[in-house]
Amino acid sequence: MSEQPLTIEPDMRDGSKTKELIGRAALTLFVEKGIAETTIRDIAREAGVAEGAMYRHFESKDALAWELFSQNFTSLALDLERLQERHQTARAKIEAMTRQFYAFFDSDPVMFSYLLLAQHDQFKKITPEMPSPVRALRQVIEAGMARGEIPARDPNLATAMIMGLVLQVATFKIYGGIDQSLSSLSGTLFEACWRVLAGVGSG
Amino acid sequence: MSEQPLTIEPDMRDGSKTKELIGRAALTLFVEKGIAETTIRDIAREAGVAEGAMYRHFESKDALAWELFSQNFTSLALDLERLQERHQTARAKIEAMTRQFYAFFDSDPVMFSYLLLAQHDQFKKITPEMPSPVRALRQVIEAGMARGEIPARDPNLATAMIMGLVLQVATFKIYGGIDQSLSSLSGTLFEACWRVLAGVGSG
Amino acid sequence: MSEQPLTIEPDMRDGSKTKELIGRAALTLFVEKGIAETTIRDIAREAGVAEGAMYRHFESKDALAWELFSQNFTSLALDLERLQERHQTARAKIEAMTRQFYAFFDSDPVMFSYLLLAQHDQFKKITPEMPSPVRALRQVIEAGMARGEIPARDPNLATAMIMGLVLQVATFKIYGGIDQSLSSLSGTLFEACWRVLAGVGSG
Amino acid sequence: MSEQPLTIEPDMRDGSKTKELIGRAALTLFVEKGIAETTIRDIAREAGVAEGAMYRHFESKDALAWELFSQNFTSLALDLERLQERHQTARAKIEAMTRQFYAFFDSDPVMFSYLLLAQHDQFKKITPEMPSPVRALRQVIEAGMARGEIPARDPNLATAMIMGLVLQVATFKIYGGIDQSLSSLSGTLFEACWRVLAGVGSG
DNA sequence: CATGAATGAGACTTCATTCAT
DNA sequence: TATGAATGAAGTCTCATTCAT
Repeated sequence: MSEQPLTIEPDMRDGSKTKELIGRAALTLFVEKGIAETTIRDIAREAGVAEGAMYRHFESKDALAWELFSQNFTSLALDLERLQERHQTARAKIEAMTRQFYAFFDSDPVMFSYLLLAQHDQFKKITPEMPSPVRALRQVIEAGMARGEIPARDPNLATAMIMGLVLQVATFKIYGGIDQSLSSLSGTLFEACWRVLAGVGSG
Repeated sequence: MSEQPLTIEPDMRDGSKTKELIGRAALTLFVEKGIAETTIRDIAREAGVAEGAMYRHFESKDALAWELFSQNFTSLALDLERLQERHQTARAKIEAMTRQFYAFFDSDPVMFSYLLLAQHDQFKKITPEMPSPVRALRQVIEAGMARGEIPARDPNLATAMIMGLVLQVATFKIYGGIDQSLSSLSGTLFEACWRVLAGVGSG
Repeated sequence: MSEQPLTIEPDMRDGSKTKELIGRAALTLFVEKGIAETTIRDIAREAGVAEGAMYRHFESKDALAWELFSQNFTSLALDLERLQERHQTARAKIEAMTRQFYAFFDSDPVMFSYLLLAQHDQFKKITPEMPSPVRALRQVIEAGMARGEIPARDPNLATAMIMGLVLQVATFKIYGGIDQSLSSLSGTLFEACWRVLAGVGSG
Repeated sequence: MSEQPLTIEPDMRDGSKTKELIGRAALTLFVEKGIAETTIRDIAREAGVAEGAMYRHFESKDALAWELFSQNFTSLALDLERLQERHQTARAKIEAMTRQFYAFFDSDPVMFSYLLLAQHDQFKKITPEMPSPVRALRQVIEAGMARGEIPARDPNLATAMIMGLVLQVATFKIYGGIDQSLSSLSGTLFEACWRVLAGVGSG
């Protein structure tokens, strides 16, 4: 927070502010009603701008949805990748990643929901070149198996299970089944993850 | 198809072949492209019927999507409920449910995908009165905690973790990350679930 | 004219009739106001159908404009080509073509106007493979020069001049400067054309 | 540029360089893509100015298109009128006008194309009071008929034919069918014109 | 019951024009 | 004067739904 302008002009001829306004309005509505069910008019009204305003900042509604998704998806992935590099053991890496994941959720639940719920429209646009939280996790798990820290098994299966543990709790949080902040559950979740990874046989 | 008649085909108790055709066509396209992105014309073409034919069997596109969802969601929930009644311990109940869940997936992956991916449009229409797989699982877990078979903790959190383990593996299967049938992984998954449930402290 | 239906149903579930209705309405308005200035709503109102009706018969407004242009442009060219084959001398060919040209005008002045006035949108879409009235005329002129019937000169220039004579009179007719039917002027025009072609030197 | 200052540049008697830039940019794009297909943004980009700049110099896009058309249309008409006054016989007048016409074309083909191709948008705005090249020519022809220099016939028809000869060659030049400069063809064209006018009977 | 042309509301998008800076 | 973000009317097109056949 910096000093606030005394009056907020509705038409400030600025641009970047408007883009942010539109992006946040869209995000909120996309999560609330779904992308297809949200109209440009909805977004404009929510953002408090004219219907055509969006098109100065985004190519199209699809481009808006994709920019919202890809930028945050990528940035979360990069955060996780950078984070795990700062730790030695798989255990420490995964613990840190879990904590970071939930910190991200708590800091912007709406954005997290969007990443979580965005389905067809966005997931199929992900290219293999893009950084991905899933890949980050799998690499940590694979390295842990290589080092003997984690019993060897199908790394995809292990990754799926860990992702499931962590994400579904977030999903429950979104749908109202959980009251505490996810950050406060981070330790519990990590323990569960580690128990799944550590005690294994076949897979 | 296994020995158990999982309700996987669009319901056709009225004996209409056309209704079945339309339901299956819609299901396929909904999963492939999303509900909003699938048009009545798409469905008609896929089903090999005229554009107006759907309205003889379903009230509307929304009703079609909802019938597809609710009937199978409910029927899966009832299957799981009935199944757990046939077992005594929480451990046996959960093991059976996991097996059933994955058998359902293997017998009709498209329908399972639909239930899994249907988001805004369908999930918010679920009423508390409707049978639900999640509730079935939570009741089993709660009972297990009451009996001292499972260490006590927040049942919602425990339910979320178990659901996550099971569902995310199915999701990976859908998106191509896993080759084996889920039924063949059922044992492994159950072990992981039980490890998560059994070894606990706080929560 | 055949027997007329006693009542004209506005919604006759027929199709080809509607397509014709829309095409003629569009043609009229395109000539009257220009393509860009004519809206889909204008066309629908003029044709007496709903706004969306056009899209069952034409891909888009552009496709409608192009179909109207190309089909008639091509068919005029083919008429002229077939016609000239039935005559021996360049003189007879050109006389017949002029007469045919003006007969076409008189039989459907609106369509002729459309072909004449359609500019940017349509002319640049003409491919070299398409039959063309201009090319038909040029070939006749070139053959006439080859046979020594017409003094040799730049065939493009000669073609341009003949086209100009014939077309500009049609243009004047459209804009109201000429009262008689063009068919009745066909002989006069042919004489002028022949005078231009015959008495020459350099070019 | 020849010795005669044909008014070919967008008028800038107010001395504004920006106005000239905008006018020329608009002219180029109007000819290239058509008026309706050219946006203010296109013009601004081509002229290297801001989107709103046009409105300092022209009332609207329509006013810009009209100013471009009417000023040059009028000025061409006045040039032709003044020119014919300097000659005695119809023959000499028409020869001079033809030469002038093509000199105008060669000095600014883009502007000429604009005058030639501008259709609906501009032609219907021409008022009878405005000087017009067509009227100038018709008056010369009518006078020539009155003096017995040209055989009597429908002056409109004669005017149409002469206009056609001259204009269609210019059109071919624009569309790439003719290589030489039009000025170099002026003599040939005049001969053709005169042959059409002189050798006549009915009409 | 089936067909598929027609309907028409409403979505996305464009773009001429305005106006605070 | 110049700038260019913002406006909002209007245009093209889509598509769920209806209904004559």
